[in-house]
This record gives sequence, C-alpha cells and structure tokens, in this order.
Amino acid sequence: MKQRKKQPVLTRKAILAAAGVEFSRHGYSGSGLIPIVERAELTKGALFHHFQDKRALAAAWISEELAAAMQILWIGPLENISSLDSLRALCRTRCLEVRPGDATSTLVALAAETAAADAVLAAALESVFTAWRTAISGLIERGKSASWIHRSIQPATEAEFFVSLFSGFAVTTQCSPDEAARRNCATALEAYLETLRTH
Amino acid sequence: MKQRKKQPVLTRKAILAAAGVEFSRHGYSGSGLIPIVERAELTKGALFHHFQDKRALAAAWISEELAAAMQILWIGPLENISSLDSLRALCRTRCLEVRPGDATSTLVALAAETAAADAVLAAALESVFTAWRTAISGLIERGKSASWIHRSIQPATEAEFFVSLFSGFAVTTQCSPDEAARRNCATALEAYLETLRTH
DNA sequence: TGAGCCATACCAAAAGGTCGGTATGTTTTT
DNA sequence: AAAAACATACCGACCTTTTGGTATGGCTCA
Repeated sequence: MKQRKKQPVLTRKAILAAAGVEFSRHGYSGSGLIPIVERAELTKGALFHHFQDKRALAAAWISEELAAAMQILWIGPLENISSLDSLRALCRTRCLEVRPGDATSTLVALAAETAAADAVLAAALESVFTAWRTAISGLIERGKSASWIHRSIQPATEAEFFVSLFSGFAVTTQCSPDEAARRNCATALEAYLETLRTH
Repeated sequence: MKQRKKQPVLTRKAILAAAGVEFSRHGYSGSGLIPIVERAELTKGALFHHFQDKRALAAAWISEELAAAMQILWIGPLENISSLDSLRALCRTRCLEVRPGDATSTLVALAAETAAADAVLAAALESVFTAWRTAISGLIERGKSASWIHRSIQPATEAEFFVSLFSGFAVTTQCSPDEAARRNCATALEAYLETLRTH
C-alpha cells in the first residue's frame, strides 16, 4: 500500500500531543500557541487548519488524549478489579505516583482553572470526570453483588466521594510534593477503603 | 494624632480587593493588570508602586486576603468546635455552600494552576493550606483528649486527608455545579466523619 | 486541475512593565 | 517659624513583546 508523505492525522496528533505538554505544564491560559506549534515542529497554519481556535484545540485534547490517558490509568484497571484488596493496591499505586503534569493532575488543574468560566471546556472535562465516576460506581455495584463491598454503600454517592478525594490529592500534592504527604494520603486512603468492606 | 489626607493603605487594599476578584474569576494567568486597576479605579502607577510585579501582587493577595478569608471560613470555626456533631454541622454547611469563586475554591484553583510552576506562589498557598491542616489536626487532638474522637486516629494524617477531600469537592463542584453533586458530597462526608467517632 | 494540507507573512489587541512628572506630606536646616 | 530638602504616593503616556487569529499562496496528491 502506497503511503502519503504526510498523513494529516499524524499532524493533528502531533499538535494534540504538543498542546498536551503545554497545557499540563502551564495550564490553559498560560499556554501559548507558538510554544505548542514549535514543540510539534509545525506552524500556526497547521494548527488553525485542524482546529477552529485555541478553545477547540483544548476541548479536542481533553476529550481525545486526556480521556484516553484516564482510560489507561483508571477506567481500564477499575473494570478488572474484583476484590477490595486489589482495589486498595491500585489506589495505593495511583496515590503514590501522583505527580504534577500527569493525567489526573492535569484533569483537575484544568477543571479548577477553566470550568467555572468556560462552558465548552467544562463540558469536555465533565465527561471525563463522569467516565471516571461511572467506572467507580460500576465497580461498587459488582462488589456489592459479590459481597466484598458492604450492601449499605451507595454507588453514585461513593463514586462522587472517591473522585473528589483523588482530585484533592492531586491538588495538595502539587503544592507540597514531598513524599511524606503522599504517604499520608495513601495511609488515610486505605483506612477509608476499609469502610467499604463487608463487616 | 494627626491623620494624613490620603491613606496609602486604603489604595493598597483596593488593589488587593480588585485583584482578588479577578484572580477568583479568571485564575492567575487569565487575569490582566488593566482589568485589576480599572476595577480598583486606579492606575498601573499605583499598582507598581505598591507591588514589585504581578507575581508579588498575587503572593500578597494570597497571604493577606485569602488567608484571612480562610481564617473566617475554617480556622476560626474549627477552633471553637468541641463535638463531632458540631464538626459535622460545620462540614455540611461548608460543603453545601461551596461555589466557584469563593475562598476555598480559589485557593484550590490557584494551587492547581500555579503551584507546580511557580515556587513563590506555591509557598504562599502552601502556608494557607498548612494553617488549614493545623486547625484540623488541633481539633482532632482535642477530640481525642475529650474522647469524642477515636484514639486510633492520627491527627496529621487525618488532617491531610480532610483538606484533600474538601479541595476535591471544590474542584468537582466547579465542573458540575448542580445541587445533587453537592448533596452527594455532603452525604458521603457525613459517613466519613462517623469513622472518626469513638466506638 | 482541483481540493486538501500546511507554511509564510502579517495584524490588531492585549500583555506586563518602565519612566518622567507632580502633588502632597515630612524632616531638616537656618 | 520659614525655607529648603527629602520622601512618599500616584498618574498617565509610552515601550516592547507576545497574544490569538487571519489572509494568501504554494505544494502534494488524486
């Protein structure tokens, strides 16, 4: 099969990837378009050919790249969990490896920065949050059916709580990124997870 | 004592207040200096007379105004609490009234946006977080002494958890500011607080 | 040859910040 | 006590750089 010299889909992906790096490091307002296209080794012509404006670029990155990253980090693993111990292991890992610029932190940071003022970005971000929450509440329902999660636990409420909790970890860790804080979070988290257990 | 006709402290306060409104609405990078001085009905001359640069303005606002607001919202009330029921009532109130642009949300939003990239702002924000955590852990120690909090609870760890939790509430609420989400948070929060109780 | 793809050049506006000037105290000197 | 010297507080014009965004034109491929 003959191949085009340049595949527009690759160009688009390159811009999205570069934009992701900038957004993760400097937030939405703090990211300029020139640093983005320079990082992608392209020009603004390419950028504005694929995206209507800066906001559309950010929205596309959120719903495509960021959502995919959250899928790998959270949704996929959560779907394969079938015991409270494995849930605790996953949470411990995710908690200890939270770092500025990773998918979870960026999701939270972008939400905190833009969601109140920009409905378009808020909608894109919200759908990522919703996918996350849905994975949690699904897991809780499976756990209740299999009797390794207490029957009094309400899936939707608990999912809301769980996502808020990790979002908070992402923020406070960003502010004081020492190992002790992360370990504190992990410890308190395990104590919380125990409250879900059948007793 | 004779009084000066113009009180420079008022001008400074006016700039800080205006800056606070802008930072709360648009974040740090999203806030321009011209909107700030226009809101204060002053000029850039006044701004740069009182503050070295934009970053110093933000740092001053965080350590003076934002810290004071958190004192009123959280630290003060927490110091006057002497039962788990009153703690639960305070938390429920703060949880239900979280809104974009209030002190807690702004603290979290600024931390998420700037803390990873700006050490000066990170330090100012961190000291506000620390005051918050200190108030919580102090309360827990008092509760343990008075036996209305279980003796197995570790104050520092639990304080870290608590602050992260509310920070997360502030973010996720900003993204989907419907009443149901807030109530979910409040419900799950009360269940969590029960785990602190002496049993 | 025409349509998609992307680079170059350019633009108006807004960004953060500088600078000289001035009006108003506050000290110091005579 | 008056005058001179200094300090503080603020204004407003201006500067440079960067911002997000556009207009145009060339290249490639079907």
